[in-house]
Amino acid sequence: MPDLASPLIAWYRENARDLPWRRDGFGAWGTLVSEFMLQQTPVSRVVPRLEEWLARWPTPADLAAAPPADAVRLWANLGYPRRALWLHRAATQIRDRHDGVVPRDVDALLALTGIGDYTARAVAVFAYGDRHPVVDTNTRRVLARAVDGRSQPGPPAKSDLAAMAAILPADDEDAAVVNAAAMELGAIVCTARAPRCEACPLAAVCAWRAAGYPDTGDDRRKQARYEGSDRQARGAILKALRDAEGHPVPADEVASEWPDAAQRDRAVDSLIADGLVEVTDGALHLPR
DNA sequence: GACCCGTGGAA
DNA sequence: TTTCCAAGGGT
Repeated sequence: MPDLASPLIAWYRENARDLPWRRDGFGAWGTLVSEFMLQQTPVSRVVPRLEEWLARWPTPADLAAAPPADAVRLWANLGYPRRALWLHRAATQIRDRHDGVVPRDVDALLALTGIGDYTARAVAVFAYGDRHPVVDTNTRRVLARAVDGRSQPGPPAKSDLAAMAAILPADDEDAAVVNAAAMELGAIVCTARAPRCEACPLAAVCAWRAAGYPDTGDDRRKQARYEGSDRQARGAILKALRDAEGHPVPADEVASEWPDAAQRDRAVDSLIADGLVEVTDGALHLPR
C-alpha cells in the first residue's frame, strides 16, 4: 500500500482550519463536548454553541450539577436532543466514577453514555495524544476512495478501525495528525459531492482516481423523509418546551404544536421514554 | 444488522 | 421544490 500518512501530514500542516478545539490547551472536557456536538451536526453550527456551553459549564462537575433541562435548553437547535441528555449523563458519570476528570482509557470512555467507537477514540487521541484509529464519516470516504477505489464508502463496519490503523505511522503525535488530517481532507477536499481532486494531496496515490473515478454505487441506507415524520413531531413539541423556559406546558397547548393526535401521542410517549420530557399535573416539561 | 433519532444549509 | 448531507450512537 502506498504511503498515505506523509502527504496527509504535510497537507494538514498547511491547510487545517482554525477551529476552537484545535487550540493549544483546549482541554479534554472541551474536546468531549465538541465531539458530542459534532455527532451529525456541521462544524459551522457547533462553534457558537460550544463556546456558550463551556462558558456556562467549564467542567464535567459543573454540568452534572445542573438540571438536565438546562442542558437540553442550551442545546437549542443543534438537533438530536438526546445527545444533550446523554452528555449530561456522561458528565455525571465522569464526576462519580472518575473524580470529575475525563478518562483517557478508551474502554472507560466507551462505558460513558453517548460515547461510541468514534467519540471514545477521538477524545483519547485529540485530547490525550494516544495512538488509536479515529474513524468518522469523512475518514471512511477518504479510505474508500484512496485505498479501495470506490466512489462512496459502504455502511460503517468494525473493519473500518483496522483500515485506518493500517495507515497510521508509529509515532503517537504523527498518528494523531494523520487521524485529524483524514477527517479534514474528507471535510474540505474529498467531499461527498463534487470532490476537489485537483487540490488533493493523495491524488497521486488515489486508487479511485487511478481507476478513472468509477461510480461504484452507494449501499448506504438512505435517510428517511423528515417532513411529516415522527422526528419532526418530536422536534416541534420539544421546541415548545424549550421555549417555555421552564414553565410546564399544558397538554392542550402541546396539542396545537402538532395537530395529528395519534402521531402527537406517539411522539410524546417516545420523548418520555427517552427522558426528554416529564409530566407533572397534566403539563409537560423538560427533565428536572 | 435494521431502524430510530433533529435541524438547517447547499445543490 | 426536493434531495442530500453533516466529526454517530443507542436499542
